[in-house]
Amino acid sequence: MNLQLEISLRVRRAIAAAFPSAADAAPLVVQAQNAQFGDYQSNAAMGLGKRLGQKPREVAQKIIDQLDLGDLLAKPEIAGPGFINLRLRPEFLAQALAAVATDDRLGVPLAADPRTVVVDFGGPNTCKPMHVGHLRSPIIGDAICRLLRFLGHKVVGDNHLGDWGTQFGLLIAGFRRFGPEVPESADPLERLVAIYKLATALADQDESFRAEARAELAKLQAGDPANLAQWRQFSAWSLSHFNEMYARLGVHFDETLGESSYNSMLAGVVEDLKSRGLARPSEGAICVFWDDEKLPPLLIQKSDGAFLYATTDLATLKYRCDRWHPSEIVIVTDARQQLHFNQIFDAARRWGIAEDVVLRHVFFGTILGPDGRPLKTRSGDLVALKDVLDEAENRALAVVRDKSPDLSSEEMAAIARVVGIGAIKYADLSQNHQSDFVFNWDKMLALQGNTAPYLQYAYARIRSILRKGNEPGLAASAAPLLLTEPAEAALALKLLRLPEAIDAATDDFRLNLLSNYLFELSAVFTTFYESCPVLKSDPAVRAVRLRLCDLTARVLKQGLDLLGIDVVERM
RNA sequence: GCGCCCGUAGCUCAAUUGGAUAGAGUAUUGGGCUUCGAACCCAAGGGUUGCAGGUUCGAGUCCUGCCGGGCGCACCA
Repeated sequence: MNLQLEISLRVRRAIAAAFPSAADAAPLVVQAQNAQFGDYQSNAAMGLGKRLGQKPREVAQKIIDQLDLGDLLAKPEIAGPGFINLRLRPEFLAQALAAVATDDRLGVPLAADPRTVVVDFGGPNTCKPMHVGHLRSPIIGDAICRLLRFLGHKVVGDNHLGDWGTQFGLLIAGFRRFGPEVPESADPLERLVAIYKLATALADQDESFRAEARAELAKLQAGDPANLAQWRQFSAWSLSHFNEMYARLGVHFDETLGESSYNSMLAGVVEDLKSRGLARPSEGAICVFWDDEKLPPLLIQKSDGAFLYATTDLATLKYRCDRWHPSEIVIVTDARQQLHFNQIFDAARRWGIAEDVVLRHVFFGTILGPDGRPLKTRSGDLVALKDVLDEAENRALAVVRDKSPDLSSEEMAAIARVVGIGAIKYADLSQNHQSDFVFNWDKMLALQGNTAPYLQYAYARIRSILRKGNEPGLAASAAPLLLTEPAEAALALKLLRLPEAIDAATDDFRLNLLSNYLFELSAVFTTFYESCPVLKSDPAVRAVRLRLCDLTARVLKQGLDLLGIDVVERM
């Protein structure tokens, strides 16, 4: 149960009963910022007082008079200008906790209205190794998919590969010219990149080679079998690299429909938009116009007849609507594409292909180095993704060696993978995705403070306790859990707020709200851990505390899993 | 020139979308392991929320104008 929602409903009913003319007023129930004000508070009375011309504190009293406290709430208090302070009854806490402890979903309800959501994330360009700029989309997109799935929605995660474009003429011509002289290696993609560099260098100074590349591009676009086969080979090499990276990141896609998948639709898209009067010729090209100049023109066909990525994106939206009939399409890309997707979404709505479909652009900021500039190597290239992941794991491994020298080297390596990758993901997901992400190796992998390792460490410590205190039927009993210590009550309340954290994180895909919750849960737990001995306490108390430990571990594990972060039993 | 985003503690970020005394981490300082894992905990200091107005019971949040930064804006994706 989402407590905030439940209390909101009750306050809403109380307002309707007390003030029928203002039954639509928002209950404005939020978690109390300060424990001295209780567990929740309603801020409705102030605005209502103004609206009704009554004193806010009297309005608050009338709401309270109508409020169904049930077994949920203790007697409310009015404070300040008209805040209604609400406190959960200890008996309710004990009973609710016992109920959650026997629930596989840890109290998180399934969505009442399961929807189909297409999530577009990933999207690296083929024929190039992934780099640090490809990190955020899969991390954020995969977490969004996991959240939606957990809530019972049908999710289609799609990797919209950049697998089509003018560079393929140069790649095919270059591969024929330089292939024989560049030795085969274990990594065919690496070899392809080397060849591409030679080809671009030659094209810079050789007009006939440029013409050759243009001819190969034209043949490819016309469906020449040999060039198509070559192109497929390039894609296969690229995908094998991508899949390796996604596997290390623990990221999953349901579909991999690259830009090339939509080629056959493009001419039809332009024709359709023209016939509906949305697009028209301009300076030899075809553009979608906004006659009210709300948005700048959107070019969908070049004067040479070629289509652009706006055309592909419109075709992609149409395909997704036709195939999956989603209620929502979410596209996860960097923030620079905001204008582009404003145009695409608005054009799609006017086009009429996405009626009743919520179109959302979830955008993220640039990854910057500690100097505030994009992360680059000494030679000026963006840092390879593989190197980022290696570095994270190596640094984590050094810490594991230092802290837990008794573990086997296999265990150390496995832990380093989980901790290193988790550190990167958590660093990203624990802040607002819209802002730039300052990528500081030392801070992220310092493995202390508000980081994945802190949460993973809390989990490992709990598991250690549970191993030692292993008792049969730990989670089986639904008996209320009597909480006497403040630290126990604080932990219990935090545990009951998982549904609120998940709902908040899902509403606007603000994953940092779930991260923050998990960090706060860990902090509340470690405070409990310091002040409340578990294994050494009296049997009755011990049983309650073991259940608190067990539940905390399960919530941490589940919450981190929703963020795509693993846990380990020892670290 | 037009548009979007941003400016919060030394640094990196929050602030439940208009609520009470702006909070965390980090760094600094002091304290805590013969007791369930110290990758931890407890405490302290650190703020004119870029500046100036405005809206109202109440503004980091909303409106206006400046200052500073980032990113976009027709034949790349």
